[in-house]
Amino acid sequence: MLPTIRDVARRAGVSIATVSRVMRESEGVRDATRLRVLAAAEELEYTPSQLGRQLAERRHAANGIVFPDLSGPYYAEVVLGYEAVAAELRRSVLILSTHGRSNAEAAVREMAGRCDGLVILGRTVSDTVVQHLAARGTPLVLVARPPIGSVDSVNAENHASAVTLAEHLLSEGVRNLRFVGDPAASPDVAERWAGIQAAFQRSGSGRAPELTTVDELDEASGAAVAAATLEGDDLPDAFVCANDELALGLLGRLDAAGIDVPGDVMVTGWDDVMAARYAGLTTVRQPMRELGATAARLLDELIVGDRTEPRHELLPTELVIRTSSSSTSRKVSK
Amino acid sequence: MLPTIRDVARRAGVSIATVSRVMRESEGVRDATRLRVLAAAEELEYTPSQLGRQLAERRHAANGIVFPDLSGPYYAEVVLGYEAVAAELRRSVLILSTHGRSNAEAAVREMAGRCDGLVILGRTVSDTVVQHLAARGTPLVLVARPPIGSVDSVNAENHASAVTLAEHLLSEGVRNLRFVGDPAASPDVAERWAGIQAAFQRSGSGRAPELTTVDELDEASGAAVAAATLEGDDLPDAFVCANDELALGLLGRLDAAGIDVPGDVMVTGWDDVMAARYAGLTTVRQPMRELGATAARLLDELIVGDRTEPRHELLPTELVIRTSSSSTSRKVSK
DNA sequence: TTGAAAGCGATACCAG
DNA sequence: CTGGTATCGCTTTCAA
Repeated sequence: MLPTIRDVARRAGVSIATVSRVMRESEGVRDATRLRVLAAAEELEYTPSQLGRQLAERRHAANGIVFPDLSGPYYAEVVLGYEAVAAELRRSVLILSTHGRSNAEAAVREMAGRCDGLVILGRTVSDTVVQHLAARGTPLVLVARPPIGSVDSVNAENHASAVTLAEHLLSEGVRNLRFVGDPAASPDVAERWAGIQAAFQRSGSGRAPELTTVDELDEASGAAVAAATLEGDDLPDAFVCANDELALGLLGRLDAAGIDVPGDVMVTGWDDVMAARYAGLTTVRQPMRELGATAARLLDELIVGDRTEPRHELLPTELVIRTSSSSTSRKVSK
Repeated sequence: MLPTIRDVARRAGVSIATVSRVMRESEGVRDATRLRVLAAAEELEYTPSQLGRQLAERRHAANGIVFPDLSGPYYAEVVLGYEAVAAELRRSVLILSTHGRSNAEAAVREMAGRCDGLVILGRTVSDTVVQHLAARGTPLVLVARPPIGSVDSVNAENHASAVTLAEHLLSEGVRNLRFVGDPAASPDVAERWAGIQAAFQRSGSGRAPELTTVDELDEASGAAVAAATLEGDDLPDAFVCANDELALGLLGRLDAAGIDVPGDVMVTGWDDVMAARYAGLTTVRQPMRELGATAARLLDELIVGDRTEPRHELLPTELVIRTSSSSTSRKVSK
């Protein structure tokens, strides 16, 4: 059994109140007493129980973060940015991946009971759950998901960069574009798709972009799309993928089939993950770490109570042009 | 204020003991009573406080995982594999990154006070801390770190795959090899370096491998090594890097300088991260997810108390030969 | 089947 | 300065 505050008190010949004062480094304890207590604590290797402390203080000193999956580089980076700031603010971090979990809602509720507040990434739980939590007074920050009610949110710019990307492709001679991804599955993807369409429409040139829906935004899906397209033999001028992993999968499959990129078809992604650089993939860079870090700061403000009116942050993105869509590489900030 | 067990009890006209029984779905409550309690809980939107529950049960139902950094793909994958299994076992997951934190030890101790057990990745904390925690009875599993005392451990095979890699390079005509990485900073790296040296020595051919030490195993360091080497104009036959990120950074810099890989020099990495495929990098694949998943299972056995004698798992790796070291790609299992 | 009451391990107020 | 004690929200005997 681990020693408790009572063991230390007995050993030091003081009351538990005094031990508590010493352990919390609060004022008003005579030096001699403090030393006796510290010595006793040392001898017993005493560490205050976080549980007892948390219950008495009615706070967890921990925040949660909910994400769909950590497998792609995207969420891992966001979580990392989050953790870094949370640690700075002296809060523990609980993580929860909802990927493929049927009982995600229950798990999130459970988690809410262990934290002072949580960050929710993307479409991991329903709006209903978010509203429930908010109504219960749980401090909440949404990331990569449009605001719900007056819940804080942090998002990366999507529409404008999609327009910029589309304009770049138009200027490269693309007239016939195919978007790959599922706008219904993610708000981010929906905005990107909308931006692409808007740009094409506005330009007046080119056909209306087509949409190819996929279930997962991973390499396998990208490869499958490439395979299906090759089968049908109806290559568009460009594939605009909802994220880099899709694009990389597509690229790999096209390459295997001997298709020339960007000669026969251009390919673009989204996120600018590490592999994109090595694949020469044109993409839109998102400040992934910053998304997490910003969310952590907003959440802390809510928990500490510094702020009551909601905030909605929109972080800038950057078009990174590489060889998959052009012969000359460059960057376009947005 | 959130409703407590007492509020529900009052509303349902029963004692808190009965409410507790109902909430824990324990036997021995008449159906009529159960329904009254559930109705009351529903109306008040009552959720049992995890804190109260945990204190009374003296368990956290949460595990921790400590890693240096989540930025590279390696640790992110391990954490993901860990989280997946932990969730299955109905345990929350606390994460802690020690990267660049001066007070890592304190943070780890703090974390230990919030969990029923801990997984420690790599060289994040000193042996002393590990032994302290173990002595205090904290269930512990070490990953990517050699066993300490009778603490459980999970590692990927390193030595044999390093030998296989070296033999592959020897067969490709490499006689003059340079290893890039810091054996002192990581047990894994030390084993790889040792395996490379052993293979060269045993073969009798080639010069003794050289060692180039770097501070961080990231792309920037790899690029720096390439730059320095180009400056000195003493290209070896092959660079064997301690991980893929180093190798990728090196590759990029060599490419920019117009050096032909594998013609002028071969390059290999370790881990098989996603970008390695797109860069055509020869590497050793590690079962990253499996490392985390295995650790989660071992830790659970310790916590539940199913097992007392320590276990040490060694997971297999696989050499993946790509264009950076050969004209023909293939895999060699190990 | 139900309730009263004793913890679990801390914090914090109120006296002295 | 220090100690006694109520309290935090729950679980778990022990009786009734």
